[in-house]
Amino acid sequence: MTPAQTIVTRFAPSPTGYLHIGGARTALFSWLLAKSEGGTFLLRVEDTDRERSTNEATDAIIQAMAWLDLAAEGTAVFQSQRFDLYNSHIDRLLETGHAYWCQCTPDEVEAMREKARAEGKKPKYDGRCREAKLGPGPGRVVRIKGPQDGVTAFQDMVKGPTAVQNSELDDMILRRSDGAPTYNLAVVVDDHDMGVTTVLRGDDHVANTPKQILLYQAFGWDVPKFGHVPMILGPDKAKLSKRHGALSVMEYKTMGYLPEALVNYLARLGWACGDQEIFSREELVKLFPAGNLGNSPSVFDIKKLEWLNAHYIKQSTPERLAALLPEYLAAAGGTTGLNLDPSYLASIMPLLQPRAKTLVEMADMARFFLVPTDQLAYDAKAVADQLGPEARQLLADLLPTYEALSDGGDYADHKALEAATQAFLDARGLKFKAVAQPLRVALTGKTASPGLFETMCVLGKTEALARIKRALTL
RNA sequence: GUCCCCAUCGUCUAGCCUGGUCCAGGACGACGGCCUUUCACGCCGUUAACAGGGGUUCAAAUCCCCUUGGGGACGCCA
Repeated sequence: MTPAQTIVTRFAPSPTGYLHIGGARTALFSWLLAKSEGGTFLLRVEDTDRERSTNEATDAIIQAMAWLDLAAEGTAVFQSQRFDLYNSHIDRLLETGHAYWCQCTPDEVEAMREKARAEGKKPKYDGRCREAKLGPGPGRVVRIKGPQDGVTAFQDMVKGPTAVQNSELDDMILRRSDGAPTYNLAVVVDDHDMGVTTVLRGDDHVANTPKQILLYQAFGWDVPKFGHVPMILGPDKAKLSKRHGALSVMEYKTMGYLPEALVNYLARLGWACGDQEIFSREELVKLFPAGNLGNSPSVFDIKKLEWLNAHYIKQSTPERLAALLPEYLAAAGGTTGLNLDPSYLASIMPLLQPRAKTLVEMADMARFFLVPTDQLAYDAKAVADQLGPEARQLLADLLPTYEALSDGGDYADHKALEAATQAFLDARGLKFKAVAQPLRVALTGKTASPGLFETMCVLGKTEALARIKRALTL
């Protein structure tokens, strides 16, 4: 049997800003589509608009895709370097009569649109130069000579059968008056040239698809499969915007989200596979074709992302989290004086993993572990509430018990610490509640913390005792 | 203005194609409870939806039409 053509997908951002959440999702879906069928995923940078494109944006997009682990095959294609290719194809269209020169000025075309609008018709170029048989000249553009009747139809992978009356389309410009090719032309030439078999892109491109199909037909090329994924909305159901705080993928990194959490969240936004919520990358690749791509816009819900992030934090190894944390400590309060020894940090992580929803929170919770005792910040209210005369006396009485325990032995086992404490309390007929909060404040400076004895273990004998003693002096 | 698309709990969605098994399932959130040395985790439970109106049919969340609401596109931007 003849092997089916292997799938080739691509992500084609324009470098006019960072990679936003919607773009990331289309990139992910395209990547998944390719990988799930053993195909190839390509990256193309659509920088034909030299005014708005920047190298910084290109780098930022590539960096964000790397963070999400969406690797593209080979090196990226840059449209700005392929103008000769596009122009030779435009010439070919001119020769075959599928395109023509037009001398109408932007103002004239705008007037045509106004007129059409006033008549309640679709605003479009009226085609007055179609048969003028003009040649090149200053200020002239090249337009496609599109069909004026009939329909252009295609099977959209997510929306189903889609068709547009050709009369709705106007003769779009292929080459600008400055000689530069336009978007739709470049896209078609590139997708064909790169061997793209499947185009998955944002909803905002549906209207371009028939125009591009017309170009494929004019060139006599095979038309790829198209799919248009719905947009992502903000909490107010309006288009996601800056007001919602979070559109750049890398901002999510800054906010302390793990890439696999974002990927999992994005995958489930507009796609579902039964009732499953948690997907490893491997499962995503395997299950993507089996799931449903939704066809209605979805609202970005940060709460659910948080939940997934908490899940993946719990799944992570302490070592990985320990390696990630210094960056967040530095961003919030700095790292001077902190003990950032990797294995020490790693020993803290298991206490924080069940508690933190983001790495930012985690850094905040980790701080008291890392600061030297004499710099530990005690919460004033906590001290006032929990370290009264009685409590201090109790801690002072408890001190010898903890001093008697061996560092590295008993202090490596929180159960031993707990047992010793319980024995001390039993001898005095006290409840555990009597010491819990005072001890916690003494050790951590706060009223909320991980388990007391686990905390003491991580701190170690020297540090733990020093903190209790310091608390007695406050 | 013109064309196109969409519509299930607050949110993400399953179900819709191939009507009955759905007084609509899961998840996040919210609320309540349990656990408990604090904070979390975890566990248990509650809340809450087929946009509205007409059809078709013995039977409609599922099929058709209209209305309403939302979105997108109409560039010498991408």
